[in-house]
Amino acid sequence: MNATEILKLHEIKKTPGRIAIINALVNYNQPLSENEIKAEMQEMYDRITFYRNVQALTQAGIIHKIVIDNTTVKYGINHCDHGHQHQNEHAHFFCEQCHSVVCLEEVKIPEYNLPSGYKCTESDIIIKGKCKKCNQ
Amino acid sequence: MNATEILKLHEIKKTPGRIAIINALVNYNQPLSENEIKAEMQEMYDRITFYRNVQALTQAGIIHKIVIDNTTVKYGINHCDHGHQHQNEHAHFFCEQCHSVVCLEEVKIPEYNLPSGYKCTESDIIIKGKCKKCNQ
DNA sequence: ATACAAATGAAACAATGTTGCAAATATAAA
DNA sequence: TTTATATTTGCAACATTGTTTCATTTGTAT
Repeated sequence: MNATEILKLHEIKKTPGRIAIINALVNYNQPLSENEIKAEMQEMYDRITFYRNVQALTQAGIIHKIVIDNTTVKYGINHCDHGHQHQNEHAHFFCEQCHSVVCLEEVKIPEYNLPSGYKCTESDIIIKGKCKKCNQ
Repeated sequence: MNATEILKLHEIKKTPGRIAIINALVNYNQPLSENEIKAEMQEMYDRITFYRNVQALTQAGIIHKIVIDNTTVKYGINHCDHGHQHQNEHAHFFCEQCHSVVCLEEVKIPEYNLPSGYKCTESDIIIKGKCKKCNQ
């Protein structure tokens, strides 16, 4: 499924900026940072538009934001893309050497045993270490 | 154990700024943001010094940084404070209503089953929802 | 082709965090 | 208690990340 089809499926407007973001994520096949996406977009990149498109794509359920720490954010494409908001909840891996991020689809977010009175609506797992490539 | 004793135990210099940060965290008995600590420190607060003291206290193993998302950071005091770097690994809870953070000492960080080739050095769990007080 | 809502891009702002450097201070030793 | 020295402080300046307002442009359904 290409960018145009993804945008149509999720009923948001097809614009060059959105297509470029989706294409970057699909082509690299892994979550990317703003700067990595910017590099792909070249002169078409505009910071304000980028942030707004990231919001729009996130709301539409096309991408998800991955916060590694307060200064590192990546964006990943959603694979379970039939329908909206279907966050297929998984852990994320961050390589401290090459700074790549991998969606660990097989590492699901568990139900935690919270102290009584606490209600969970969402949870995030960030696993940091050395990725496959960097371990070779 | 008071701030002076904590600083001496961890062998870093006793300064008014460090004492104030430790006292704020101990008195509130929960992780606080920069602004919450700033409010406690009043006119003694200086941004640059604050950031440097946070670094020093973190390195000394006295406090730990809790990144809720890219715009929300809290600092919590370490309870297992005999010795350095003894990060007692636990999950953190963030209340989306009152924005308080709770160290869930009883929710331990598990060993994850990573794909072969991946090595983990550290992992973070942030659980978001509604805390005990806000659920009443 | 056109109408209208939505998206864009510029300027300006806000929050968070860092670095270099001179002055001030904490602490150990005399 | 005084002194010596390494550490810490606070200022100025900067870097990065993200948001808001508003006029202009563009996407898309009719």
